[in-house]
Parts: sequence; structure tokens; C-alpha cells
Amino acid sequence: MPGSDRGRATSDRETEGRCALADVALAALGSGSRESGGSVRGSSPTINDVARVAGVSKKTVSRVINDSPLLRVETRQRVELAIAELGFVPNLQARGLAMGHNSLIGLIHDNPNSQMVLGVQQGILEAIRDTDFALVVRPVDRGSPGMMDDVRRFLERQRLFGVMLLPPISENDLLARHCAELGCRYVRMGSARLDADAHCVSSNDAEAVAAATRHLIVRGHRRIGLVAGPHGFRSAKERRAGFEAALNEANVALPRSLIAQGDYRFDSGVIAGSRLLDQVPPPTAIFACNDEMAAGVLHAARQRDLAVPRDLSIIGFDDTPIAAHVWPPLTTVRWPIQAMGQAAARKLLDGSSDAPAPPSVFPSKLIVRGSVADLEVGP
Amino acid sequence: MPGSDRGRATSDRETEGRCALADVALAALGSGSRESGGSVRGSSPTINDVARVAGVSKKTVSRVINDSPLLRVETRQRVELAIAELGFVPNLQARGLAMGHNSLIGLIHDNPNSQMVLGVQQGILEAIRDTDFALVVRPVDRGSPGMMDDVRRFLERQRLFGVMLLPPISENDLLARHCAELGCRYVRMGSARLDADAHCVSSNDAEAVAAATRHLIVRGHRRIGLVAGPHGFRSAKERRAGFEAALNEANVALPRSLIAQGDYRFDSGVIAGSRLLDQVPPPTAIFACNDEMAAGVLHAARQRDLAVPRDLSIIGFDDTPIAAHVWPPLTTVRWPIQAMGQAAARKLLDGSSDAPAPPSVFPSKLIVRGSVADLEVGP
DNA sequence: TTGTAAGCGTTATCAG
DNA sequence: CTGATAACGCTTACAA
Repeated sequence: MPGSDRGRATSDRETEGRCALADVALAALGSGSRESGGSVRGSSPTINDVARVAGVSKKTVSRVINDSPLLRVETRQRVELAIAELGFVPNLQARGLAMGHNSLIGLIHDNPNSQMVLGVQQGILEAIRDTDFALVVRPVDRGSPGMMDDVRRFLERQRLFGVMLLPPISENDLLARHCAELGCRYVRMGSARLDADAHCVSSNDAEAVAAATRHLIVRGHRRIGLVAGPHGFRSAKERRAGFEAALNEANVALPRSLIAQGDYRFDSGVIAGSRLLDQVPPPTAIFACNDEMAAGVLHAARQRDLAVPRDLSIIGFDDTPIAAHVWPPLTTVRWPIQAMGQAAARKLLDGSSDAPAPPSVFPSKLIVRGSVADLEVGP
Repeated sequence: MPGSDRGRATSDRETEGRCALADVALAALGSGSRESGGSVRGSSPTINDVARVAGVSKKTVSRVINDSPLLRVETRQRVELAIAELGFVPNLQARGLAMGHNSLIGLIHDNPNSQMVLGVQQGILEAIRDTDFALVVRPVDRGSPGMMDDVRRFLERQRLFGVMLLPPISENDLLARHCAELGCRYVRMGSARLDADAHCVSSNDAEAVAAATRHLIVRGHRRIGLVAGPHGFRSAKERRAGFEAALNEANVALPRSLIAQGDYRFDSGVIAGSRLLDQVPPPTAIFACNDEMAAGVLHAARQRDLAVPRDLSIIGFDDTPIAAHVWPPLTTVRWPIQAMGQAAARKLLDGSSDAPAPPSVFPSKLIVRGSVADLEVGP
């Protein structure tokens, strides 16, 4: 019985009402199946089967499943009925072959922060919900010498509809160029405007960090340490720039001794925090360029029996779960990662629209928790 | 110049050496392109182009790219040369259409733990490295009424080679049945044996938790609290069973008052921990069924000015980053998530092999950090 | 060991 | 508005 398995698939609530058409279908299929053969051997029904059952041509069915406007309602209904009876599901492989591109969008990233990756995935999936698009993930290993070749091979073989590039790999201009060369649409996410509006969705980390830093300054802090992010990361650069700008505008000095470099990981935060806290006098507050490092600073403080926030105020960045779960919970900067993922995906899908893409810059927000205190003026 | 973009793609190191063949290629393509037309309009070269350039038939090229054993080395080389010259890349859509299935494997999950999801992804990607397979992710919303229909639609439309099911959704037998009905290979990951060996890769949470509990008992603890996981999660059931088994075998009593229920999230850990710690006398140790809840217990302890581990020992489960990052760092159970993902993917790919699948149960390991102390015997 | 012919299930073209 | 016919690029019989 052709497609009987599938028949149940789309319509679980379908009972035994209108099976007349289905019987016609069987009869029709039984005889001269010269073209598609889709009915043989229990495989699922094809567009040909639907056409035969509905008594129309292949192309008409195609028009129905592609929402073509030029169709008589009556015809459309007949076809839709046949589709329902047969439990027909269009074959994306075939469609992809015919149209020259598949319905997959790729997510390329080399991100150590799982929360972020998953947030973006979530956003993308929201954007492609109710479409036939699916999300293909491709983590890559920045630093590995063959990385770029790897990605190229991936793009060549999979022939995706388009890809989304996550930071920090999204900052790589060469990668973007490769995408373009391979005819693969792309959108880059970043902490600053990295590309033309059509290819870019970003936050404004510099501004967000400046606001966070002002939060410290307003509370009386003047010796403020920075745990910077790693070289080569645009986000690290942006965040540092925002930090310095805020200090500058308030005429607060930033001695080199109050800057320590980290690599965005917890351990580097412990080390950087230690170095900062061993200065004399130590800083009264520290901004760390991400939450993991901020948690590391917290560790370093605890190792020195410093109470946070009494003896030391700390602000992080990203608002990952760790920020809320350490003690005291960290004041930090939250950026709308999921919304950005969604916007980026939409931009990708709308790419062929005629209207020029609008710029997409998403605002971040300071989340105030318990790791910042007003500075007690000394005796 | 047909395929010139692509020509560079695979062979960046190719300089100007042997372009003779390529010229032949151009000539050949220029004239009677009656079949594929792959050379026209800058689109990428097809198997026909390769065949013409190499002076063999389509099928022979197909044999080469599919590693058929029956080919003269000479022929093979000629074809390979042509492939290189042209920068030919097989079209997966077309192949998928012809073979009846694509080269995508899906990851279906409804997991709140991002670390876990990403770990599995990593494992899968290792398993499919150097193949043409790609990974499609599909988070679903357990609890949403339309979830199962959703997944079915997804499977019907995408026609994946196979899917991997992550806990807790992997515990859903109905979902597995649907996969089978739709002709989609599947492998389930879980905290216990959920299915036939061919469809299952698991850890043994009960045993792991029993070991962790013994770790507490050996150190003198007798009043040990449990923060259980949510109903309906197999892992919660397994972990609790392991906990109770260890207490039993040591003849340690487990009053109901020392069991609190959580939902695997931080906040529930705080609440459950509070309830446990407010008992008189309070427990001297608590096992929480995952790290997030263990971190919550830590919060509850701190709110009561209890020192960990001096006044309270805590053990968690999963070894997520949070376990290492809170203070004190948590003793916890680590299970080989990435290795399991890899094994599961391999199982999926080997699915058609004749040999019966071996059982795959992966051992977990107690990670000892700073949250457990020997029990001081009271005065 | 290699080639020929016939699909795989869709969409595009261009006529009616 | 609808339909015949030809792509789309590859694989799998079945020959040679």
C-alpha cells in the first residue's frame, strides 16, 4: 500500500472519513506507473502520484506546494486533498537539485563559550521555524593550519543556502571572502560592525563596557583594574576600548600595572586577578572582559581573603550562567545573543530581497547583581 | 572559464605546471555540451565534464569518486587528474536523490545543559570528520503539545540518513518508534540501557552515583541528604537508585526528610538545599543529582553561614564548568560525554554493517575537588 | 574493466 | 490558468 506509513504522518487526527480518493489513487498507481515509480515497494508518494490522483499535471502540484498565486481555488483544493490523502511530503533533495541550492543554513563557529553558541542556534531556529530550512553546525578549529581549507571543502561539498559566522571566526575577512567566492550567502555576527549591513549583525561592546565602567566610577572607584581579552579578538579590542574611553572621559588614570591580559578562560582570570590584586595599592574594582575571567578574579580574591564586594568590586561580561551562580552573583553585561542570531538568520533568508538591508546593531544591558559596592572613603 | 573559481579551491598549491589537460577540457566543453551543461555560465563542473576531459564515461568517474575497487590504476589516475584540474566537487544533492538518502545526520535534543549538547556535537563531528556527512541540529520543546508532530514533520521532510537522540528526549520510546516507522536510523544516548544495543549508547549513572555516595560514607558521613532530579527523567531515577543502593549496602538510613526534589536547575537546588539544611539535625553531606543543583546547595549553605566543606560536604554530577568555577570547587561525577557522542555517531554510520552492534556502556569517574571533608566526630 | 540507458523527484521553459 | 518536456547531477542495473 503505497505511502501508507506516511499517510498517517501528517494527519494523526485523520480517522476514516474520506478514503474514496485514496482508493482511486491506488487503482491509478497500480497500473501504468511509467514515470515515477514512487509508489512501488512501499516508498513514499511522489509528486507524480499526487498529480495522477488529483487528475492534474506534475507542474500544477508543484505550483500548489510552492504557493503559486496563479491557480484556480478549485484546482488547488483538489490537489491539496490528494496531498493529504497520500501523505505526500516533498523531497528536499530533489528540490535542491532542481533549484541549484538546498535548504540548509550553516553555523560556522570556533567558540569556546557553549552558552553563546547555543543561544545563537536557538535564535536561528526561531527564524527558520515553519520553513523547510534546517541548521547545520560546523565548529572549526581556529589555529589549526588546515582550518580554512577545511571550511572551503565543507562549503563546496554541502552547497548550503547560506552560512552564519560567529565570533571570533566571524572576524576573519578571508573566510567571508571565501564564502562570497563560493557563491554562499553569509552573515557575520560580531561585537562591532564587521561588514556591509547586508552581511552583518552586531552588538556594540565598546559602548556597553563604557557604561559598565561608568557604573564603577559613579560609585567612587578610581583604581579600576582591567582583565583584558586575548589579542586578535575583535571583542577584546572593543571592550578594552570602551573601558579606556569611560576612564578617559572621567579623567581617571589607567596605569599599565592595572591592566592584565587573559585569554577568556577561567584560569587566566585567576592569574590576571592575582597579578592585579598584588599591586600596592590594589585596585578597588576590576572589570573583566568576560564572565569566566571575572569568576577567576573572584577566586583570586577569595584566595587572598578579600571579601567581594566589600574589598573588591567586580564586573564581568556576557551574562553566562556562571555569573548568576557564583557567590556573590556577578554584575555583568548581557547582550541579546538569541535575538541577534534570529536577526542574522532572517537577514540571510531575506538576502535576495531587493530592499537594501538595514543596519543591525543590538543594544546590551548592564545586569546589576551583588558584586559591586560603593567605595568606602578611607579614614 | 568554466570552473576556474573552483579550480583553485581544492589545490591552492597548484601553480602553473600542467595546464595542458585543462585546455583540452575547455575545448571539449566549448563545443557540444549536450548533456550536462555544467560548464555553462560559470557554474561548477559536473561529473560529465570530468568524464569528457578524462576521456572516460560518466560511470567511470562515479566509480572513482566512490572508491570502487574494479578500476585500472591508469584509468583512475587519469580521472583523478581531471578532477583536480577541473576542481570538481560531487554534488551531494544529486547523489542523495539518486541514492535515496542524503548525508545528514540529525541531533535531536531538548536539553537545558548547553555543555552537554556541545560535548555531544563535538563527539559526533569527530566521528564524521573526513566523510561527507554533516550534522543537523534540532532542539525540541518537550512539554509543548505539538512536539512529537513537529519532530515527525522534521524527519519526513529532511529525510536524514539517521538521527541521534539526546537525553532526556531520548528516553521517549514513542519518538524512537516514529524514527523507525519513518525509516530513519537512530541511536539513543542515555543514562542507562534504553534500547537494543544497535540503538543505544549509555553511561551507567546508578553505578557512578553509588561510587560517589560511598566516597561520602567512607569519610564518616551518615546523615546524607539527596537533592533528587525531576520526575520523568530516567537519569534522575538512575541516580537516585544508585544513591539509595549505596546507603543500603552500608546500612545507612535514609529518612524521607533528607530527600528533596529539584528540577535540575540552580534555583531548585537553592530551595532543596535550604529545606535539607533546615532539618534538625542537618545533614553533614548532600549529594545533588547535577552540578547546577549542587551549586544551588552551595548557595543555600552560604546563606546560612555554613562553611563548605567544613560544615557540609557536597557532591554534584556532570562535571560542568560550574563545578570547577564555584568556591570551593565541587567534587562531582564526570561522564565521557564526547566519547559517547562519537561512539553513537559511529554506531549510526555502521548501522548497515552485518555484525551485530556491541553494547556501548561508558564508565563515569569521580572527580575529587574541594567540597568534601572527613566528618569530624563530635565531642 | 568499462560503457549505455534509465531512473531518482523536483522545478523551469514555453507553449497552449 | 495549465500542461508537456527538458533539465538538475548522480547512481544503479545491465550489457559489452
